[in-house]
Amino acid sequence: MLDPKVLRADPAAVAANLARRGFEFDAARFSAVDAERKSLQVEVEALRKQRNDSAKQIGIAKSRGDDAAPLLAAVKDLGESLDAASERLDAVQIELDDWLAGIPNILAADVPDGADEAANVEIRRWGAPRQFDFALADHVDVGERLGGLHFDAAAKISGARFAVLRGAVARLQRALVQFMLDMHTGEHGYEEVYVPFLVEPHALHGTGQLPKFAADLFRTDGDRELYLIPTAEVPVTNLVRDAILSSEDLPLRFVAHTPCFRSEAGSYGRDTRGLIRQHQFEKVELVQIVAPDHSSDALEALTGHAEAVLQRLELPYRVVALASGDVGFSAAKTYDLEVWLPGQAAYREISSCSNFTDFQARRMQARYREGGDKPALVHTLNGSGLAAGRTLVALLENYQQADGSVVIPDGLRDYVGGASVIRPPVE
RNA sequence: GGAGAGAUGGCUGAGUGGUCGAAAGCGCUCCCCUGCUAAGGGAGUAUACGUUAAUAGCGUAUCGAGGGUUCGAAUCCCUCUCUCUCCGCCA
Repeated sequence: MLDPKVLRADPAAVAANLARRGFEFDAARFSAVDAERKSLQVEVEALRKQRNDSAKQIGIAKSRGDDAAPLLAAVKDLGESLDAASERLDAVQIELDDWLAGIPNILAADVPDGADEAANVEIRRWGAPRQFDFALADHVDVGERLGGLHFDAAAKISGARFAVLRGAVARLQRALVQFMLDMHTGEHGYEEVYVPFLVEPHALHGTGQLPKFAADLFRTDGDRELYLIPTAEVPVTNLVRDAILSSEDLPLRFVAHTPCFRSEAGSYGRDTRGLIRQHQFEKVELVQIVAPDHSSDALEALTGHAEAVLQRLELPYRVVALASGDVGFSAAKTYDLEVWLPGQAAYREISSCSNFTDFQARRMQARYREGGDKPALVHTLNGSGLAAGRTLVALLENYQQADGSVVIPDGLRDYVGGASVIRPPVE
């Protein structure tokens, strides 16, 4: 949610910024609706004051034993006009709120212009793609040869876009999760949290998935309106909902491992092979709650924390700054980490790190207080550190050997019982 | 799943229809006093929105949430949520 004060102060500037996303903000309509809201609010408050004053007079009269009848007669019709006015105010307020809830965040000044991901700007690369002297396989073939990846089994149980992992491959994914959690808690100063995987709509509204993106979510079918989390961002960021933190508590750094559930509506036909795009996947998520003037630096740091995982795993990757048309609804700025996948001969997204400035904080009413100052909104950030399923894909592809085995990178061996390689079962 | 109790400001806790945004205590801030990390005295101490140059005044709203009754609701009625206790069940 954008700051209504900013919208009022300079609607044209907001419109210009949002136009970079390809979002059309009707500044004139905003000014008109907001002006209507204002005049109705003034009217309602004046009527309420009149009513309050009268009620007070009646109370005083009655306590003195005076006749209150004339006073009562005087306010006879007040209720009706007040009801009518508040009804109109409520309607306008709801119209305004619904509209504001669907407006994306203001982009940071340094977000590159461009309509879509083709305009994303590469910031840096790390590592060099390995040269293979044999016919390389993609992660599906590598995983199936290892006996660790079963899409047919998953289809029998749950249909398309699910996977069953077995044996050493299942363990490898678990090892990746532990490894990432240990890095972030031990080296990067994050506190591990365990959170619900089912959340109520207000939590999704707080982080921006609702009301606009309901189609991307799985909703449970029960008396309670609950959704499967599409990312740990939702429950973890909402930890500070309705809170007034002390500035001494900031920054808060949380890391959580959760499964993520995405309906992938609208992505039929994309990445249908393999683990890249699933309805369910494991992810380690980094979340930071910071003071506003630190969020820009915090995004760089958080991105670095995610990069550190790829570096420790010795996986080549690049960092791209998302173009204005590709930045998500709630974010002001986003870096994607793209890992090299030999099977696709391409860099593919494995982490997305964003600064949401005060956009989510305003929706959640997450604030902090500096000394005796008035409470101010915090800034929120998050990033994958990393998506475990896609990291598994990257390992299988980058570390495959001619004989079908997969080498475990040094940094990960302690997490798989010291194993240095996963081999296919003997026929 | 069954039965009961409760939800008030940073905390404890009064308040069952009328100057209640809310007593008192604690905590916190400032000032005074005090020859020494004590005691005492005084003042202040919620949030949002509107108005405004103003984080000064003034107005409106908020006593778990939503609705209702009333000229007037923290107080009465209805619905919901959450917390606690006991029983049952379960990991």
